[in-house]
Amino acid sequence: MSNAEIAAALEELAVLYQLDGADRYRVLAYTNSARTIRDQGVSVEEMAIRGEVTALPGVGKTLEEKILALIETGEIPAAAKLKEKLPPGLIEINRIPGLGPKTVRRLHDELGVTGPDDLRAAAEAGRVRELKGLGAKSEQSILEGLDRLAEEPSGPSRMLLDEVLPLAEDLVAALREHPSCERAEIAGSARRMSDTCKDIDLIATSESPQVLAVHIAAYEAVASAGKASANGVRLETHLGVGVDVRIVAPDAFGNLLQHFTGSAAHNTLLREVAVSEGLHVSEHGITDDETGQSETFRTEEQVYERLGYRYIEPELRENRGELEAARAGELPELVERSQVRGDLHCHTTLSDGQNSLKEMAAAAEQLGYEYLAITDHSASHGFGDGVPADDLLRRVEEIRQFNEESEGIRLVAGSEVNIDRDGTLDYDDEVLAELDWVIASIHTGFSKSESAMTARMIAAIEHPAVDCIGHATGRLLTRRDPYPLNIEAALEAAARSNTAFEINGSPKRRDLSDIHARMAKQAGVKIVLNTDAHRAGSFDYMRYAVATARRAWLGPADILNTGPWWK
DNA sequence: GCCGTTTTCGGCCCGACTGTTTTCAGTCG
Repeated sequence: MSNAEIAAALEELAVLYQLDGADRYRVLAYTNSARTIRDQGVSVEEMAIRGEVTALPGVGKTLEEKILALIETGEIPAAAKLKEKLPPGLIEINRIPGLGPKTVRRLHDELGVTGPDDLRAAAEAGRVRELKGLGAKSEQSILEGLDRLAEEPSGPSRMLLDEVLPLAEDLVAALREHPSCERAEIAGSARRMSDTCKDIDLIATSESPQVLAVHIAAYEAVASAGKASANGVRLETHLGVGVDVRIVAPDAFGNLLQHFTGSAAHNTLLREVAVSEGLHVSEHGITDDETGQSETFRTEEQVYERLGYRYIEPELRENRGELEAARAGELPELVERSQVRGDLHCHTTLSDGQNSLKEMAAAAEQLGYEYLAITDHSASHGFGDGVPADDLLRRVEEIRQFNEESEGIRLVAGSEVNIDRDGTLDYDDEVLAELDWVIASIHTGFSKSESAMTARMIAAIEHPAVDCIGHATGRLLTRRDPYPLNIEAALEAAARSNTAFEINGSPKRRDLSDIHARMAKQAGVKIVLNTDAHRAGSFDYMRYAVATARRAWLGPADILNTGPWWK
């Protein structure tokens, strides 16, 4: 059972408890533990079987028992019991914005609602407004929520970072161009460079906040806007992305930026620790219990300093030990994009790329790179894009020729070689011996068992010709789950045989993930930051590879292509 | 339900907005 499945079961139980009217801290305990479990790079199932799951923060005896029952029987007895009492349709209508557990429970108890269909009937018959505290507006918004639920049964999907970042940057520029805007920045998950975003958070400072809110609400990308107030405004863009704009006075910019950059888990722990030290933190300032005085700060550095921390880079703010490290002065030096000296994974028209060898080389040189590996797909790639061994060897010659004639960038002759179902590679060893750089990747047979996939991966890792493993888990963000793989065993093999792993910077992949890349560092495996560019413009994906590396606490010393070409 | 240099009980982060009421509960981020 995967960590995601265990986490989903605990989240479901949290919702059921909430609908049942349980103490909110009990509910919080389940949602927090679900997040912790989802964040683990290693199998929580195996931890639980070994009796080690209570070592995770927020997981105690009771949760251990429930997790073990889930693993053994496929369900948690407490959840099964609650489901008998509470119709499953209630969980569904709880997802309607504005309908929380308390209201859902009353709709059930007082109107006999069991799911979306009865709720629609009740709302259309005007019976919802008969409930105390609900009126015509609530009834209308419930009907609208039901329509959206019917359109998107699984809820609004998260968007890839590269889908929201350009929009966020446009909106920040639009804020900055207004004369009343003093400062504006991207906050939220986009600033933390998360894999995906639910919406965009922007913050700004202004002496006339309401004027600025009205200005941004009229921007061309905005489809509709809520009420523009002195605190900001909520926008919906034509791309369907929600945007929260928050505005404060200039002297509290640091507090606001810190607050809205998050993550929720980072801020919660930050505030809890502060309370234990007599300080209360909010977006408006830091209040001292003793004096009752509130302080505001213009920069985030000052906010963290006041609370006793070194400055924490946004990419680290996920409650993964960064606060403790910042107290102890043990935060890592993080890699920066300017330190990357070459890209070691790209495709040309020889396989499925859109630009020629020379075009790719020119684009990489333009970026200031010292070297670029050309790694077209191998013989059995399929889609008519495979490269037979003879074509590859001619390409190697072409690259040698290029390097002799070129004063600038050095091209590295490589290939992205398929790992077949049995763990063998699809070029002969003599062909591979002609190459300077071999990436091995899995592109087929994703549905095998974990042990089979792991054995296959380790066979490739141990192949003497292989330098690096490409997009190791095969995940496609928001579209395809990673195939089953024992990443710990793979990393251990890689450390032994001195094989690198890439962080694939394609915003669809970000693979290794931040969590796995951090495990790789701890296992002593070297990382390569790559783009897997299929056209020259995609070399910019390096920003996402760098972002994942930073989220994994990696510094330049952990990454091979921050140095000169070494082979 | 978890947790502990206030440790086995009694706490557990903070504020804005909405819709409904005239002071607030529920929801959300």
